[in-house]
Amino acid sequence: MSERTAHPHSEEDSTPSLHFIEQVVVDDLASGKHKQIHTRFPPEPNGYLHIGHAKAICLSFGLAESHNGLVNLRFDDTNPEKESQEYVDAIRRDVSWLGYTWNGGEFYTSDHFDSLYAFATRLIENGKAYVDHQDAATMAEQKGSPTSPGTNSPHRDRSVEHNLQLFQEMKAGDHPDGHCVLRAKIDMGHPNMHMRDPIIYRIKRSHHQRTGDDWCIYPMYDFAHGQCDSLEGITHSLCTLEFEVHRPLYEWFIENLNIFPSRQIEFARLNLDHTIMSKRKLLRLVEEGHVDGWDDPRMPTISGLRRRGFTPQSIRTFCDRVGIAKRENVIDFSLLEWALREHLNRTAHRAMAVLDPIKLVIVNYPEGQSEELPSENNPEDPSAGHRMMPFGRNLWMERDDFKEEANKKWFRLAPGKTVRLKSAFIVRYVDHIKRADGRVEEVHVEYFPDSKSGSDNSGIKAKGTLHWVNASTAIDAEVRLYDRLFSDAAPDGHEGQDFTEFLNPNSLTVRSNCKLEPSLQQAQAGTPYQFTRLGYFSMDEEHSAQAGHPVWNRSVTLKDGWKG
RNA sequence: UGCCCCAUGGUGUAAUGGUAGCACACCGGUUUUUGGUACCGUUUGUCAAGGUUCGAGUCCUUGUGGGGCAACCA
Repeated sequence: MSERTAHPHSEEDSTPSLHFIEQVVVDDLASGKHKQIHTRFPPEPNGYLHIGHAKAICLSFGLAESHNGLVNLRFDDTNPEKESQEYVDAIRRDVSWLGYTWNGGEFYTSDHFDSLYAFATRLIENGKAYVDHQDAATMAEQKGSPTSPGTNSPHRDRSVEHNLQLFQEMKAGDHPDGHCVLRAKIDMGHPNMHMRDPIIYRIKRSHHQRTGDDWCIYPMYDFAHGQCDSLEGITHSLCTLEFEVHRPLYEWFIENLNIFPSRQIEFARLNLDHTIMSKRKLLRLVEEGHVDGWDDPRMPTISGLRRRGFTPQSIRTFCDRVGIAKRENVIDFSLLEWALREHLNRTAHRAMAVLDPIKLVIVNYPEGQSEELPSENNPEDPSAGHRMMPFGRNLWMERDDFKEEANKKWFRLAPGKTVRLKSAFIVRYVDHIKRADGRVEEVHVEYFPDSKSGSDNSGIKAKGTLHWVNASTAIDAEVRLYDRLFSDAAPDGHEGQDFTEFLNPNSLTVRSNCKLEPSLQQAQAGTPYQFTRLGYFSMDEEHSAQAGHPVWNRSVTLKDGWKG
C-alpha cells in the first residue's frame, strides 16, 4: 500500500465535493442516524411545474437515487379552492418525463386528514391549542408586527374540554365559514411571527377534489406539511428559503406532538434571467393571452420546455450545473441553452432546411438531371450512419447566405465568391437576379463536377460551406423561431412597473415558407434534429395538426461565433 | 427600530484553518465539408475594518450590502 499524500489538490483525490445538503445526508447515513434516506417532492396542485421546480425535483429525487433512498410524490392539497385534477395530472406527467419515479409512493395531504385531525385533538388535550372566535382583522391586529410583540386573544385560556367541544363542532359543521379557527398556543410575544399562536385549522366549505364534502375544516400549511413528512417517515424535507422562518414551528409541532423528527433543510430557489418563475405570474401570462398556454414553447414551465424541444437529460444537466446553496442567485439563460446543445450535439441527427429560401440555380448542371448524395447523420457519432440527399439544378438556399457586396471576412456567397454546398459540390458565383424593389430572388452559380463531396479532385479551396435543399423534392413547412419571452433580464424586478411591460414583442417569429429536405417526411413529432448551421428543431404535433402542414419549433440556435 | 438567512470573477459554484479551482459567458488561437463541435489560451474574484493564528475565503467582533418574516395561501 503506497503512502498517500495529504495534498488537497492531489490528482488522485477525485472525491467530488458535496453541496451542504448532500453533506448532511452523507453524515446522517455514516453516523447511523438513518439507515436509508427518504425525501419527498410536495407540490400544491394549483399550477404547472416550472424549471424552478425541476431544480427541487432533481434535488430530492437525485439525492434519493444516489443514496439508495426513497422519494414520495406528495400533492399538498389543503386548499381545495385553488387546486384541481388537471394540475395533478400535469405534475405527474412532468416528473415522469424528467425521468423520475416516486419509489416511496404517491400521497396526498388529504390522505392524512384523519391523522391531522387527531394530532390537533392531541394538541388541545395537552393544552397546546385553542379555538379562537375573533375575526381575521382582529387577530391580525393582535398579532403585532415584526418589531412589536402581539397580544393574547381573549379566548386563549379556554378550558381543554371547551376547546375539544368547539373543535368537534367545527368539524361537525356547526359553525359557518370564518366563524372560528384552531390556533396553536405558543407565544404572542415571540420574535418570530410564525410562532405567535399560528392558525392551524380553518373552516372552509369547499368541495375537495379527493375528499369531496367529508370535511369542512382544513389544516393550514404549517400544520400539514411537517406532520405529513413525519407520517410518511421523511428523513430530509427539502424546501426553499422562504420557509426558513417556518422551521421553528415545524420543529415545535414535532416536539409537542412527539412524532417522527423529519428534518427541514432550506436551499435557494432558482431564478433565471429574462423570465419569471412565480406561478401566479405565469398564470397571468396564460389568462391574459400573452402566451398560448402553460405549455407555450416560450414558457419556463416543464411542459413548455418539453414542447420547445428540451430533453429531460438537458434539464437534469442544467440543474446539476446550477448547484445547491443558500445564496440568492440568478442563472444565465445561456446555461440552459448550453445544456440543451451539449446533449443534442451528441445525439440529434442532422438535416438540411432552408428557413428563408431564395432560388439557387446551378447553371452548368443539366436540366432534368439529378443524383443522390450521401450526408452523415451525425458527425459526432459515426454509428448514426448517413442518408441520401437528392441534388439537381434547382435548389433553395438561405437568403442570409448571399450578399451583393462582401468583404474578405464573408465566407458565404457573393459576387466573386466560391463556396461548398454541404455534402455536394463546390460552386462559384455567376450572377444574381433582383426584383424591381431590389430584393434578391435568385442566385446563379456554376459547379465543379470533380469537387463532389468525398471524392474531391478539384483542388479548389472553399472557405464557406452552405446548406441547401433540392427544390423539386423539398417539403414545405412552417418553422417557429422563439426568442426570450422578456426583453428585460429581470422583468419582475422593477418597482412600479408590471412585468408584462417587459414582454419581448419579438419572442415568436413564424416562417411560413420553409423548405425541408425530404427525409424529414419521416420525422416524428418531438424528435430533435439539428438543422445544419441553424440550430435544433423538432416538429410540433399539436401545431402541425391544427395547421394541416408540418410546423417545427426551434429549440435553440447553434452557437454563432461569426462576428461579421 | 425586532427576528432569521446570505455575501468568492460578468453569472453560478468549490476550496471542511494550509497553492483561490471548476462550469457557463466573454475575448483570442488551432482544427473543421456546420462561422457548429473539439482542443489550447487570455482577462476577471474572496464586501469592509479590526481580532485570533506560524498561517484566515474559512473562526471571532463590528460595520456595510442583499434577501426573507406580520394570508382563515402554500
